[in-house]
Amino acid sequence: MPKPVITRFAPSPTGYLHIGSARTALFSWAFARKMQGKFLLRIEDTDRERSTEDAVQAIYDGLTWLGLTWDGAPTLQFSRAARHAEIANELLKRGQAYHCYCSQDELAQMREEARSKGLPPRYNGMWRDRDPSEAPRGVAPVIRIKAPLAGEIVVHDHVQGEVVFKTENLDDFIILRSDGTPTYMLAVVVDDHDMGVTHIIRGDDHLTNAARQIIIYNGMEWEVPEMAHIPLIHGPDGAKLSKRHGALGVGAYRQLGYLPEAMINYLARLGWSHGDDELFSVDQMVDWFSLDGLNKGAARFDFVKLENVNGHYIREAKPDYLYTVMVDTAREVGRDIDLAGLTANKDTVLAALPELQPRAKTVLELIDLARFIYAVRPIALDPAASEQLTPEARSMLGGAKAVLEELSDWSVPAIDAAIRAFAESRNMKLGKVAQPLRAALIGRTISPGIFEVMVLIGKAESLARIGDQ
RNA sequence: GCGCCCAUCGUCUAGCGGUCAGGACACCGCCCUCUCACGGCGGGAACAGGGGUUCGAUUCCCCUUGGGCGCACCA
Repeated sequence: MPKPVITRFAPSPTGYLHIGSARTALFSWAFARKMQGKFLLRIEDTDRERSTEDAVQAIYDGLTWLGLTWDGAPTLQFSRAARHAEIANELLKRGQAYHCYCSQDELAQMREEARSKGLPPRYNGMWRDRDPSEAPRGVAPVIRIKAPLAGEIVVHDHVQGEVVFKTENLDDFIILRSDGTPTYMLAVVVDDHDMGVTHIIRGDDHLTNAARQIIIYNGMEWEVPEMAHIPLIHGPDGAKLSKRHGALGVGAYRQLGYLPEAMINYLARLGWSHGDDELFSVDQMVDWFSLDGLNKGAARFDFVKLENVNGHYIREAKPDYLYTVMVDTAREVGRDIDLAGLTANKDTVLAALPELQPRAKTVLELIDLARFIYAVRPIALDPAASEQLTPEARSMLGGAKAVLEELSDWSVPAIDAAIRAFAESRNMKLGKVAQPLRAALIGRTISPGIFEVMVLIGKAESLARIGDQ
């Protein structure tokens, strides 16, 4: 019986939940679910300066929104500092680590020296074999790991294959600071070990760290977990994904009107594949998931494709589900969205949704498309949009007004017929009429099949108000 | 600078020695149609370069080039 799989996601709460991190979490989560194992969450808050409560909350919120639920209570790394120090001392006892009394100046000098010789800026091991009695008085030492001087460290990676590091390129890095707090390198290893993590799935920016961490595992004679270092996401220009590109927090995508199921699908497809399958549910992905499907090369983030995928899920969605998302989004985004109008006209919006869905790529667009339903009448004609109207369209608006004023029967079919007759009298296609009518209604020039929608929702009277402008 | 990783259409990718190099997004036509979408059909578009290995390389190896990551008492 193979031991159950345990994966983890270990973000540091120093900002929002980065979209690249979310993807890493997704893969870790999917693997655990596929293997019917556990997916643990560890908040790496040992950097007290930069860690914030808000950032921790953003991580919880982001993962929850995406549906990446973790098992058990999250581990807060900082709370385990004593345990980390304990292991550092154990390493000391085992002769796998040692005290180093170098000052910052000495270290800077060391790096400078190495640089001038064209060597990598590494610690030279000056305290590695010195007798503790030589220690300067009053200097609080750090603890450094005793990295092997010869041989190589091999990282057996499920994505990158066998990655070999010569130990001469690895120096005696610090595992416990002079104030007794652990460094990242130590904390990660101790926590992963204590949490029983069997598979470490993380960004490949940690690949070289993996070699260093293996030194610690070896020092403690702990079993090294399986590893999979996945490539990072790049921006459209191939450079590292930055804020300028789309490195927004997960929450920002929600506010932009993307559906979580679309995000999951798109993110999954970025660096992982299952043949030619493009659109699939989360459950389907979990069922198909395997580390073999992970790519080695970095992928570029493409908003256009994300929009396409999102559009697909909007079209597929049930109206009542979409409506709640619209309200939630409107509430969160605030600003110029008429939340009151949206909620007061729930039934009407719900009825119009099937007509609107195929025309929207995001929930925000959906909200905008539904605006004419609850916009306050008479609607003021947007001067800018009015400017854009062709003289022909202006004249037609006037004509439409005349037609509607003569109307005595205000039933939907009657209005529809009147408009059709009007279009015919001008020898124009109905669509050509609909376009400027809608422009007048909501101040825009995009037409979402205004007649169908208006007939559908019975907002016949709104047509009559066109002339009021 | 040193070390490590990566490299198929513009983008995401399939491919795991022999394929007309496939799909998706985007783009361009045509169709559907009262507009805009949706949908359908069709089109252009790629193996970074150079050496090997092999009967045969997109596929395996090496070099070059180009990207990325790491080299802190940050994580």
